Amino acid sequence: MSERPVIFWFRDDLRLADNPALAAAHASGKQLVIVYALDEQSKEARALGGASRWWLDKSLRDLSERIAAKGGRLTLRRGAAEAVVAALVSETSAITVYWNRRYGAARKIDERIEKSLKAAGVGAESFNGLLLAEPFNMKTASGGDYKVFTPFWKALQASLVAPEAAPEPRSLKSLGNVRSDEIADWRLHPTKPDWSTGLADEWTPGELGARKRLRSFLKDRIDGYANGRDRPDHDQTSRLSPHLRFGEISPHQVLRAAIHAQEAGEAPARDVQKFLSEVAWREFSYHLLYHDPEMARLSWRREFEEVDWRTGSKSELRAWQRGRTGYPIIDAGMRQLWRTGFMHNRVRMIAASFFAKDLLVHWRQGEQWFWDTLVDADEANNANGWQWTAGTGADAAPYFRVFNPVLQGKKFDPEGDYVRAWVPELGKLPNAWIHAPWSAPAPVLAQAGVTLGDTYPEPVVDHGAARKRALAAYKSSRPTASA
DNA sequence: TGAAATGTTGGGGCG
DNA sequence: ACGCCCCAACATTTC
Repeated sequence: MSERPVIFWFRDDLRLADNPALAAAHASGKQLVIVYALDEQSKEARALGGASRWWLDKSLRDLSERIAAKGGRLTLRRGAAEAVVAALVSETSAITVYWNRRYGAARKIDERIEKSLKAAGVGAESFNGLLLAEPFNMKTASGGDYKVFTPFWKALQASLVAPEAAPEPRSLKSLGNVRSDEIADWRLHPTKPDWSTGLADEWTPGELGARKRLRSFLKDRIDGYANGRDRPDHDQTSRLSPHLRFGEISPHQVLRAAIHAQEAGEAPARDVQKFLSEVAWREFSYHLLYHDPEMARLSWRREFEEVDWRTGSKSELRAWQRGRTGYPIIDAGMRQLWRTGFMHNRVRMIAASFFAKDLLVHWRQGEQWFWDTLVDADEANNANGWQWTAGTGADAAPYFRVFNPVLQGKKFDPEGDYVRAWVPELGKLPNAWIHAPWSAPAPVLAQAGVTLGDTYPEPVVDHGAARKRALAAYKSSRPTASA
């Protein structure tokens, strides 16, 4: 009779390297039950969007192969996490369950599981595998929670220790005869239609794809990042976000590699520091989410729930979703999203501002669309990004800051390359009008083969008028404004 | 990690 | 030469 095994439970940490909970489970010397649970039942678990399901499918298949190559086996189970873990403990007589901690609404699930495990005399060991600094360890001098990014970032930098990477197990010995679902049965990959070809062209989900992306970023694209990151017509962002989202790479791995590149003189300090501050925005988002688990649904500053948000007409919402607003920079971004599961960060801000301000529809509906379509949809980052732009979040843009899609386009896509890449019907329009086709003289439009309202839409709203409408609506929601 | 409205300044045209 | 006006350029304020 073999001794009792331990369970390692994969969640948003789909990697073998620098995985503290996995390393600890492995170090126990016991046989492993390595499980991923697809939880579509727990009330705290938000259903994955389509793009995320596609990514998860690829990442799990890759992970499963990597585990098999080390002699182990990945067990797949579907159901409420609490029930899955309880069943596995019962089936295998496991003595301990290991996992890396979560910080959003799902941590309630983990608390329940930990409690019931301990009540049953089973060990529950949790670790930090997702963040540079866990929210409960970050307090201001006066003992409060950070609400402003810059002091948060300073405190984070002061406290940063890049611990040695948790060792990747050389081999994995799994307990035999543990039933597993077939991943194909989970139907994570889209069918009828399969819209994922644009995603497959763009991405390599999995731990090795993540490391490759990090390496190539630090080698080829970080030089000039501090300014270049704002240019959607350049490809200078790291594109690590989906890999971080699924934990295929850890923020510590990113931190160590970036610092190493800086110290080796391979990357300018200014660019490295700017990049790390973006990683820190992810940390800040988790910090905020931890202290407000409803952040994905309710304005962090609750008074903005009182804004007289419009419902938005079906055609208006559809125009935004599918990139037919008549504002080229927004349409380019929304089409990039639809096709590749990604949108350049600068354009996310412009498109989100247009949704929450110009269309004046509650930001949560825009957040939901991004949730469904982004491969990097992350409960903390997505909510915080939307709330930042909508002006409802912590340390957010002030409500009266309204992006002008024409000016933003001219400033950050001056040659119109980004627009032409995603809105080919405007391809022949000269630079002077590429961001505002409606202002082009009729002969110019004719020459470019553009017929407004036919080959390319008229603007769904007039930005000047929409801006005024938004300012009035936001202003009237502020408690101080009515006095 | 804005933009628009409003205010100020100063050069140049012109009577 | 002088004052007046115009208006671009820049600065400040407001949303």
